[in-house]
Amino acid sequence: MITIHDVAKMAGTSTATVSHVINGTRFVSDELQKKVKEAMKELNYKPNMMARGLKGGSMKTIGVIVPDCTNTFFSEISRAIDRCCFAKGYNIILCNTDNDIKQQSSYCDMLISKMVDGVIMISSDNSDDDINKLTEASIPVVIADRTVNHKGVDNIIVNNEKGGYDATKYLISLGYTKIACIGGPTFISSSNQRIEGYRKALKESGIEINEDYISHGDFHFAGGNKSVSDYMNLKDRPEAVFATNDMMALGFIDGLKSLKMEVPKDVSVIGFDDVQLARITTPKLTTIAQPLNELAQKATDLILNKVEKTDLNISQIVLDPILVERDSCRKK
Amino acid sequence: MITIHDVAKMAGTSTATVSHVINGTRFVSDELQKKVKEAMKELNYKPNMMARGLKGGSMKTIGVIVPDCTNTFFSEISRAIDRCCFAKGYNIILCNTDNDIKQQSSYCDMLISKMVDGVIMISSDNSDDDINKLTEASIPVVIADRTVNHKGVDNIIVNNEKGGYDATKYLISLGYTKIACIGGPTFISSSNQRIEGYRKALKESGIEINEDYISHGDFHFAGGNKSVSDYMNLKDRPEAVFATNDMMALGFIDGLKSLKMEVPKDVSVIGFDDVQLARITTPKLTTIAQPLNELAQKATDLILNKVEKTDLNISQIVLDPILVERDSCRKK
DNA sequence: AATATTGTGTTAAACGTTTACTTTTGTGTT
DNA sequence: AACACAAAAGTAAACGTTTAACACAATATT
Repeated sequence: MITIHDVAKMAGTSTATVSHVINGTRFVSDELQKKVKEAMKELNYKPNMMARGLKGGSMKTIGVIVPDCTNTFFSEISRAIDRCCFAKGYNIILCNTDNDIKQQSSYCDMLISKMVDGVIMISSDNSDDDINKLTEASIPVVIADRTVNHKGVDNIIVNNEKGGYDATKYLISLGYTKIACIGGPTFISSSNQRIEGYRKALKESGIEINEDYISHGDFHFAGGNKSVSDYMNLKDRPEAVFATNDMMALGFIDGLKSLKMEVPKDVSVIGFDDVQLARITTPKLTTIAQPLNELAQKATDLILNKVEKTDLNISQIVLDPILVERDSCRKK
Repeated sequence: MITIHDVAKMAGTSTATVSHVINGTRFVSDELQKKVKEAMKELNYKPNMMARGLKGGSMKTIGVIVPDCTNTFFSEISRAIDRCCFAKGYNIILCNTDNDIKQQSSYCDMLISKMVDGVIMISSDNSDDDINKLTEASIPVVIADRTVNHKGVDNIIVNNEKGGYDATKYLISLGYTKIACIGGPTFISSSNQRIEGYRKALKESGIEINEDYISHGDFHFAGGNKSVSDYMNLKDRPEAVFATNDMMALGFIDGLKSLKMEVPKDVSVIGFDDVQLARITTPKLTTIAQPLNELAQKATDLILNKVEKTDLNISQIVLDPILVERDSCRKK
């Protein structure tokens, strides 16, 4: 292994000077600079990040905690975060928690042990235990996509309530009044907020809220699929459905198909997320798009600002989602 | 930050003893063991992996290089690898190369700098430059999913040629003789091998190979979609299509739909990969399944065996893909 | 002319572990 | 009682960086 000592020796100078050349932390004469750079190239020297990190520097690594990167929504976020990090010389350690608090906590311990520079977290835990653990180890944290009970930490989410509201209003504008809502797991804040928006829109339009119309799935294709039977058994069956995420919307549509029901002819369905899949299936899914790239970009900016101490203020950013009209809804 | 010194002081012993307690590398009396463990708990001590790594130990981190984790196939592999690594106390650094050699090389440099314990690589480079870089830095490498021109390195792939052969034979068994093939980018070995299998099956069944039937897409939905127009313009239009991956198959089916062509009524389509999506779309896609979990599991085993030096032999594993019959093909 | 300042480099200590080497204590053998 | 040997634990050097403290000219200021 080639070390900074080897470079120093070859360039006929000290390790300090080599270090300063590498980091631009002090003036070094042109002549010496050249010698050092030549030696580095000649020896194919690569700084050892561990040593650098140990000495109080940075390993240039960001922890990214998601529930499951197999879910397109999260894979797209991870991808965008990696892109932003790579551009600034950072790598990401990807952690899949399966929405399991135990696993999430365990991953946090590992990230602390590895002294990552910062953590972007889509938390599966409503409590702030993990956040506290990280900040106590003086690792900056950015909470993305989901809210958590914690004040002192950067936070970037999309306005889920507005999204739910817009989705429902859209359905109402199409002429529907009997509108069902398929929520996600009750412990996921974003799902609950979307349902809030749904309620608000109905109330505002003077439509009475039928609690039977509100069900809860698992945020996966399977959950949407399963909820079809509940839906079919409903007394006064709704003609439009707001699913709080795309995967459930698609599962629901698929379940409908096997019962020979057609979307949007028999039921209008709107989703939430605008996952890549939404553009692919038949019918193409009308949905509320989350500004994914913006979310990832801003989350990365926030964390790197903290890491590099360029901006230590705490930001609470909320992004607005956007209605994307495709083929799964039509006028009543 | 709590260090091993703090623990030693609180337990009234030396750092050496604490280290031995942690790693089980030397006998320590029960009494002392207890004191040390209590001190660790009391102080909430977490070993600093950087220091450990610097001293010649391991950071317990594996680099995972994929073209793009947004592609379900790769996200499923990354997920499975993370699961296996986590179970053994390792984390993964995820790297997305976009099939770009430059980026891949750059990621490798970073991984070397960070002295990861090993690298699992789905390489976008047919040359072995990156592999050599890594092995010269004495980082073990496992090549997964795609082959690369390099002997001295672990390799785990699925039998792509057999997969292509099986897909084509299946179509033939359904009564088709005019069978098109949508290949992937020509620089991706797995695609070429699948096409080889296609050729072999035709030849074996005495069906003449029509080169016009073989086209090349980009391995994405869009590419499959685009290839529809070429297909429609074919003189003697095939009644069955083998797409060398699922995303192109789905794109192709979607393109067909907008021309009011039905699958499998008008055309039978078979894919390759068995991406989650394949079970979801209508029609559900008949495809050649890659044994993803097995691939990930074995790849992780291989790399960890090298890292922990339990098995230094070089393995060349080839897994057999499996035909999954669903709804996108039917008898002629 | 004596002193302060600036410009360029070097030396060596630190970061938190692991581990080869050393020390201390206890036990058994002559 | 003297010695050998084993068992248990401690000391300190090393890993590859960064950086505070220092050194030494050369120049500027009094």
